[in-house]
Amino acid sequence: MTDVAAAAGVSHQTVSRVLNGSELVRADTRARVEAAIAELGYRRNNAARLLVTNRSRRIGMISAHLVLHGPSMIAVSVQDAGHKAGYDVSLVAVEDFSTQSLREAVGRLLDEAVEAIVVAVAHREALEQVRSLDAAVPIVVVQGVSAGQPMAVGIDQEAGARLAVEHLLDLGHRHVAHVTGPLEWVEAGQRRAGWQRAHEERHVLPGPELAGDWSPQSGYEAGLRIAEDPDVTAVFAANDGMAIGLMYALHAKGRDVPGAISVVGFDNVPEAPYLWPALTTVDQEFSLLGRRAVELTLQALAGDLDPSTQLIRPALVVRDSTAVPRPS
Amino acid sequence: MTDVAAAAGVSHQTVSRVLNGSELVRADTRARVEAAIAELGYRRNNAARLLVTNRSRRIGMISAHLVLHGPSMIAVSVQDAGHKAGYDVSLVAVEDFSTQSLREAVGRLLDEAVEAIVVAVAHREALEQVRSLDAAVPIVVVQGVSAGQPMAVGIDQEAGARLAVEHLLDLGHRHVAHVTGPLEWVEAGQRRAGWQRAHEERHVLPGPELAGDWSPQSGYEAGLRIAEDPDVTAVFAANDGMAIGLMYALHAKGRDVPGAISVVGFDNVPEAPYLWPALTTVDQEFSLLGRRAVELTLQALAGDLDPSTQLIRPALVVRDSTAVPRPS
DNA sequence: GCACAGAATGTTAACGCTCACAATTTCGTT
DNA sequence: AACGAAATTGTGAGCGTTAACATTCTGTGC
Repeated sequence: MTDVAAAAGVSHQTVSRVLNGSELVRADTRARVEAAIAELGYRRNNAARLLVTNRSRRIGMISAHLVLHGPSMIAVSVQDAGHKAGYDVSLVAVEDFSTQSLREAVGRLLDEAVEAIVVAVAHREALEQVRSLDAAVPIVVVQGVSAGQPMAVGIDQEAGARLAVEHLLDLGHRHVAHVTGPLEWVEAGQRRAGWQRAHEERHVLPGPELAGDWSPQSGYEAGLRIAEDPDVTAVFAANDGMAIGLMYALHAKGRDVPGAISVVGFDNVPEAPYLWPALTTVDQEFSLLGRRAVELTLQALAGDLDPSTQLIRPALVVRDSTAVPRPS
Repeated sequence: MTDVAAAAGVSHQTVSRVLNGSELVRADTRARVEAAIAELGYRRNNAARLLVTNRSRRIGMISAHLVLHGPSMIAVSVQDAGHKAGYDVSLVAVEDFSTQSLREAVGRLLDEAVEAIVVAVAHREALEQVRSLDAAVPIVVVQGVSAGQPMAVGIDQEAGARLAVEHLLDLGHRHVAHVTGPLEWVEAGQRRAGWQRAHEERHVLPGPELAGDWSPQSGYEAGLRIAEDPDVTAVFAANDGMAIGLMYALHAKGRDVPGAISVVGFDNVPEAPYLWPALTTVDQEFSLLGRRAVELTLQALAGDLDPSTQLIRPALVVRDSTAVPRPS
């Protein structure tokens, strides 16, 4: 900076003013300084700047399971929205949810001087943990959100599940079986709750519940069992991956989809429309979620700790994997 | 730090020594300092540290198309490997490949004081651009790599494609059609080259070539056209997403897979084994790629600008979407 | 009991920037 | 031409660390 100042024949402070877009610099001085900057290929040293301003313009994000569709979409969209708002986003992926590794993740972010932390980890306890670490920076939650939670934006999982189940019941199915996600995930619990609630409301008993873990493999295993139960005519899988495994098992067992059994997934992965049959599923608007999360973060940074939870309503996309039940 | 020093009754320099694991601190002083640190919940200020050491322990990564399987896997694995090596990884996603936005991405990373940049952008020109920006830090390339390129690790796309095509020819197909990726992607070009080469080697003419853009949609469109050509008995799609769209179109047109037409994809997405039919595809070891990339980066940082390119050989995974051609 | 080496600790000066304030221009008024 | 206010520019300190060097202990051999 001193070099630039010398080259432009001004003081370092004037260079600083130019860099920060201050109004109180005469146009020609500004031009001279800018020329010097370009000439010398000068870049401001952010460490020094951060040291004195104490504002990093960086927000941190804790994610997990980035191989899964949902988490990765969220990560990308938050990152994107953050950049657009002029913030850098540091992502740290955790592999397990021990206090240990969560503490480490938060620590790493704090070391990077993040101004806020976006937590995109859907594990029930993990959320508590991070909250309890209480990191002197605002924390915004974007996964595993339920109504009434402070500083949180989420997609209404329960509503999505109800959409799926109601669609099936409307078609005339007596009840709907459910392949759950791993129930430590808040999302999995919420989708399961929506499935139950939808049945309750119509005063019918839900179909069988099978435990899955999001993987196509687990959907496949659930499918093998469902194929043997002639009573099941409709299944709601908690994500598209499991729905895919499920449909595979049903095919393999000669149970036609949707002829014999209807299937609904959750996520609307890009290949969903091109599965055979094209998968009816629930679509979540992740990009909106990311934007909202960043908005909320910015609000928090501005001191407005808005306690209201925002829930984004997902939408059902009806394709060819669901149909009226075959009269038996 | 001064506070900690005061609390422990030592000088700030001793605190600094403890923090940096210096040997020249007596065990009991160290303990006292550590107690004070814990007590006060002190964290070292990295900006100040960076300011004086000039070592950020951060590497940058430029990615694009994070929604696609390959790029996102690479991003995750580099990030992961970087963390394991004690580096933070800053990811910036670019949306287009204009000099403008590439320059901005590099600029953003440089502003974060990254010590090296990993470029995971498979656009032909983009690579040139970034290289020509010549950023005073080592640059490692992990996508769109071909033999003989300096500072690069990649997966041998051409070899993967040949594996796929040879498998089909071995089964007895006269030739193989190809749905390409967008040819601005180096990968797409390389897979196409492998497809051509495999035919050349057996002295047969390749089947028709159709242009795709990685999306299932484009695979679907290609599939509709292929379904009308009775001469095509085998197709190599440049990624699994297009293979999925392709198979959908073939189904829709009543062309059985693999009975009438065999299909091979590329990527081995998690749902590949559960498609109907389970998809024969090419598996790339992304986690290894990430590790190698970080190793290479570390080497470069150590001043060893190894000019040799490392190419990782992918593997063919044979499932149920390929079979011997039906005698006509 | 003393000199001395080596271990342990302390002191001071950067690093490159912004902030608060001081000094100098500039320009409109009279 | 001189005054003063506003606009522009400059000065010095300090952000929290580490590096380099200075100082003070500690224990050993005689």
